[in-house]
Amino acid sequence: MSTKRPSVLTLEKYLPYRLSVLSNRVSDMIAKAYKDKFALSVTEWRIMAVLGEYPGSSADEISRKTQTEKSIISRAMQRLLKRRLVTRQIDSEDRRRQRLRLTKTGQDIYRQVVPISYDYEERLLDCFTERERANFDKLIDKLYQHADKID
Amino acid sequence: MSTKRPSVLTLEKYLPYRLSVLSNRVSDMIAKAYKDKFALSVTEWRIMAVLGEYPGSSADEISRKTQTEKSIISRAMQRLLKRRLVTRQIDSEDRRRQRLRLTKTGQDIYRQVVPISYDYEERLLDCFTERERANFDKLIDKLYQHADKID
DNA sequence: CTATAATGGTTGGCATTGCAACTATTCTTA
DNA sequence: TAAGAATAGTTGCAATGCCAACCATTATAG
Repeated sequence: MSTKRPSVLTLEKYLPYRLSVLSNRVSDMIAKAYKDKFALSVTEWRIMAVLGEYPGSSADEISRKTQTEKSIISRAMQRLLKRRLVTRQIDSEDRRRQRLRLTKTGQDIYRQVVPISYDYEERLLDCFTERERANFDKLIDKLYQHADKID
Repeated sequence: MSTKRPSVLTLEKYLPYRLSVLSNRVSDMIAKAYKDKFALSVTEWRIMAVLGEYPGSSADEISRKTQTEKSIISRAMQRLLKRRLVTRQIDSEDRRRQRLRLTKTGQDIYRQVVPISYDYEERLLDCFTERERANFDKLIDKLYQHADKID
């Protein structure tokens, strides 16, 4: 096993860098679509996505599910509450916790955004064959798991 | 070709989301290493990486190579100049442009950071076989190219 | 040539982020 | 059951990012 270690680092060939640029590109593209049509930030949309799947989640659960700082969730949530896309109700079992739900309007928007999101994913992945797609998925997952364990 | 379109979106299965979380995880991990040892931000390090490979680049070239807003480059550059990791000299051919170079100290740090960066890349990728690694590389590139063309 | 456009780079303002401190409530345990 | 730890959520502050406006210089076109 030859351990070649160049003394120069070329960003374009450096995986973490490429991952970052790719991810930003993709996020920006999709974020723009949400923003233009529904005035939703990525965080706001992610919150709605969690609530669409798990109504009654707490902010903390959303924070963990979206891997997002709880302060960021808190502020994004305030915007969603102000726009009445989400309601909150204090959990009677544990009065620290709030149970959050999409309102009727929130659900309407949710139902509109979901197919748009899938469209983007589809358009993004249509450069892959089915095989490549499955492969990519698997590799991303593997890396995803692994990256957690490094520290 | 069955076009199944679920009416619910699960973030953990949504590729743009997973890409984003993975990328953040990786970036944060590496950023922390630069920051702790050399007090360099990601942007600052990227600038140095470009200058290590292409001494005499202009801020604009760096901006394009790193895919980073020029205002961000400008401010990060100011920090590097203040710390004397980089020098600038006005291009005599075109007096709008500045030719930027790593100083001796800048080169020292550069030479220390490069192997650390490769270590992280290595550690990240050691969950892959050689085959998977090459494959992942290819797929990322393909997607990278493709994502550009969508808009 | 001169007026206008384009380019390289900086700056100001505003929103977003990340961290830590803080409040309120619940859990633990002695 | 009282004291301290843990947890849910909010807020303040400093740092960062993003956009647009701006200055200086160079290129272009009439």
